[in-house]
Amino acid sequence: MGETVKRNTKQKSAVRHALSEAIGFVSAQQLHQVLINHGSSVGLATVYRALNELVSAGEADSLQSADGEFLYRDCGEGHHHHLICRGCGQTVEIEAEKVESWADQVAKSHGFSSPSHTIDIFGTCGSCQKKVAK
Amino acid sequence: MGETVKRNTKQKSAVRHALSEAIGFVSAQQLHQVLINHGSSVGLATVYRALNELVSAGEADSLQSADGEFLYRDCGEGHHHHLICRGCGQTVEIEAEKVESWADQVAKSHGFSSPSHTIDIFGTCGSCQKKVAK
DNA sequence: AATCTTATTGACAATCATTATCAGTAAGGT
DNA sequence: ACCTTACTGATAATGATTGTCAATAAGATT
Repeated sequence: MGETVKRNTKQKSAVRHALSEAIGFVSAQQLHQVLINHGSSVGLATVYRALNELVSAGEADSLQSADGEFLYRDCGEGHHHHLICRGCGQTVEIEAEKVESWADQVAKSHGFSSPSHTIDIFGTCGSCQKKVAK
Repeated sequence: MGETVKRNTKQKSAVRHALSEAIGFVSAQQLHQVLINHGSSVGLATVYRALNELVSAGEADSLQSADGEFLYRDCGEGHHHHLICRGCGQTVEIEAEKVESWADQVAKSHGFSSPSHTIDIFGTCGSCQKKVAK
């Protein structure tokens, strides 16, 4: 049925590239700013569209920040999770095979199909702990 | 320093009660509707305030739906996680002691303090699988 | 290289959940 | 009964995300 052929555009590559250069998670708005500052003139809506495409293509990760904003991250290889600093946003990639399979197990044992999950750990990193201590 | 004394009001109890009667997760907006329909005249802003208070007091759980909306749930006893149906929203409570300690371990081993986490499993429940199959 | 089809873009409007504002109300201590 | 001030409600403001639609440009075809 509705098989629409995807096209490669300058805008998509620009977003893809900007995302790959970003450190840690970035919001669509931030990414848009970066692109604008670098001379590009991509529209904000386009950045959103490109990011959602990347996510459904498995080329990017997305998660929601504590205040409900969607954040994106480049993600070439397999599925993984993150340890995120509440202070500075620094992120550490985490392997969680056991937890992965645990999640799938739980879903199946309750008769739920096509399981997916949200597993993120938040904390305060070393340098931010020092800052807080004035 | 700024120790503000909390007061018990009709509105807060109303929200607390409505939340305790709700099945599964509810949004602040839904809860507000329920209260209105039952004759109460609580303001929407007050529902938000009450819910956030309940969460920080540990009396309620909160999580974000896939589209970024905040959902709340009554939660008297300890910390736990949820298996949520993408179709009908039905939720199953999950014990996850091992995963809990795993998360804390990971955080500590990376020098992160006061760890918290987000662990939710999404899937399609039995009855919703039938519906999809037309 | 010229042409055609239609996916994609960009500018802006529209949504919609959540938060801020602020004058009026009511806990709860005295 | 009286004060202090936390709390409320109505509404405006915010801000991220999505919808709209005419104009543009991939990329296949000639």
